Amino acid sequence: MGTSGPKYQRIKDELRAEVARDEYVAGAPFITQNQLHERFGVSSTTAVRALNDLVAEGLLVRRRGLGTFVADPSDRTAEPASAHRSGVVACIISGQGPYQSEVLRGVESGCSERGLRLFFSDSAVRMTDTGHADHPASLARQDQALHQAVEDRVDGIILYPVRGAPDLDVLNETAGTSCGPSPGAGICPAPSTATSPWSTGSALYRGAGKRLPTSVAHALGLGGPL
Amino acid sequence: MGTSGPKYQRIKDELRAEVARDEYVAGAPFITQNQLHERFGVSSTTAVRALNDLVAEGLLVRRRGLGTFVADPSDRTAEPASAHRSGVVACIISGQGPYQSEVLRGVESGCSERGLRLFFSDSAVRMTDTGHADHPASLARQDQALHQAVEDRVDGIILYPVRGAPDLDVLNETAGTSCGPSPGAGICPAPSTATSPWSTGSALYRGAGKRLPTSVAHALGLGGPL
DNA sequence: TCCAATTTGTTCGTATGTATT
DNA sequence: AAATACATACGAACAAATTGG
Repeated sequence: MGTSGPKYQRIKDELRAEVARDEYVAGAPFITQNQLHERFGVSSTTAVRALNDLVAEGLLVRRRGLGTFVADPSDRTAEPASAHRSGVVACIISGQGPYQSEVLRGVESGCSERGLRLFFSDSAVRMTDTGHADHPASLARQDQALHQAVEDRVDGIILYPVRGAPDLDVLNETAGTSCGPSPGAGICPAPSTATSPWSTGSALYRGAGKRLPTSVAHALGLGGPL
Repeated sequence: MGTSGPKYQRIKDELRAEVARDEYVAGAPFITQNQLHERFGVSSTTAVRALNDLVAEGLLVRRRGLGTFVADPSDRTAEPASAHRSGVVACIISGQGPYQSEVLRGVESGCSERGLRLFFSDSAVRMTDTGHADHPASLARQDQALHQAVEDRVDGIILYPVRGAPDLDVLNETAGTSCGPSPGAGICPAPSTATSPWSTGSALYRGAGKRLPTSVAHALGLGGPL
C-alpha cells in the first residue's frame, strides 16, 4: 500500500502534486469523482471528500453537472511559491540520543547563522516500557512531519530518517510536491557510502540546483558537497 | 424555520446560532455526534459533516475520545480564521546538555500531540576553545529569537532562558507585543520555588487566561498548573 | 420540449479503527 | 477492561444541474 495515513489524505497529496507538476491546465476538465474512485480503488464517498477538501483549499472548483476543474491560479490563495522564500527549514530527526543532539545542534547553528528559522520535530516514538522504538508509529510520524513541512512551504527539509526505513516513495512524492511551480527541485542523497541513499541522513532543498548549506550538511555527517 | 436546503446546512445554522447565544461555555462539552443524530433525526454521516464544517470555521474543536467543544472565543474570529492562529510554538532553549535535551523532547512531544509546529532555537553561544558560554552573545541571541518569534506571530513561546540572565524587560515587552490584536496575553511565571519568575523555565502563551498545555509545562519541570 | 447521459450534491446505515476516560 | 466519542471508510440511492441530441 501507499505509505500511511488516511486514504483521502493520500489522494489529496497525489492530486496536489499533479497539479503542482502542471499536469492539468487551469480551466480544463480535471477528473470526475468516478475516475478517482476507480483509479484509487476507494469509495465515491472518499473520493468526494478528497475533492471537497481540495476545493476548500482553493485548488479545485467543482460545478455540479459539469465537472471538477483546476482553479484559476489567481484565485488560488497567494501562491507566488517559488519566488517567495519562507525562511524556514524543517528538521525531522528520529530519536534524541547524544548523536542526534549533536546533529540538531549543528543544524540549529547552521540555520541561525543564515537567519533561517527551524521547525523541529522528532519522529521517534518509544514504547512505554521497553524504551525500544516503535517503528511503524515512528514512520507514520515521519511521514506526517514531512507532509506538514510541505504544507508549510518550508524552503528545505533536513531529514534524519527513522532507522532502517528509507521509504523512498514519500520522499520523492514530497520532493515533487514541495517543488511547486519551480522546476527541478532536487533530492540530495547521502554519499555513496550509504547503502540506501536515505539511510544515513539526507536533505531536500527547494529550488533548482540548490545545495544544502555546508555547515548543515556537515552536521548531518555528510562530509562532501551534496 | 425549515429554511430549505441541505440538512447539514440547517444544522450548522442552528448550532452557530446557539453558540452565538452563549448557550455553551467555551471549553465545556458541546454535543456528541450521536446527540446530533438523535436530535435532528439525521444520519451520523450528516451530523459529522455539520460538525466538521464548523470545525473548519473555527467554531468548534473535536478531540477523538473526548468529544466536541466550543472553541476558545479568542481563536474564532469569524473570519477564515487560519490567519490568526499560526499553530506554531517557539521553543528557545539555552544550551543543549542532557537536561536541555530532555526538556526539548518533552516540548516536542507535547506540541506534536496537539498538532503544533515547533520553532526551535538555541540561544547558547560557546566560546570556541573554552566551551564556556558567552553570556552577552547568548543574551543577544535570546532576545533576537524572542523578537523573531513575536514577528512570526507564534501562538506560544517556551523559554528556557540563558543562565542567570532573567532580563524581565524583554520578556514583558515580548508579552505585550505577542498579543497583537487579541487582548490580555499573559505571562505565566514559574512557581514560587524559583527566586526569579524566569530563572527556571517559563512560558508565554497567547490569549487571555491561556494556560500552557500540561504536558509541555511538565516537560519544563513546572509541576503544578501555571 | 422532452429525453438521456454525465457529473456533482446530499443523505443514508453500517462497520471498523483509534484515542480518552 | 469497559464505555464513550471521534475518525475513516464503504456502497448505495436519489436529487439537481448541465449538455447535447
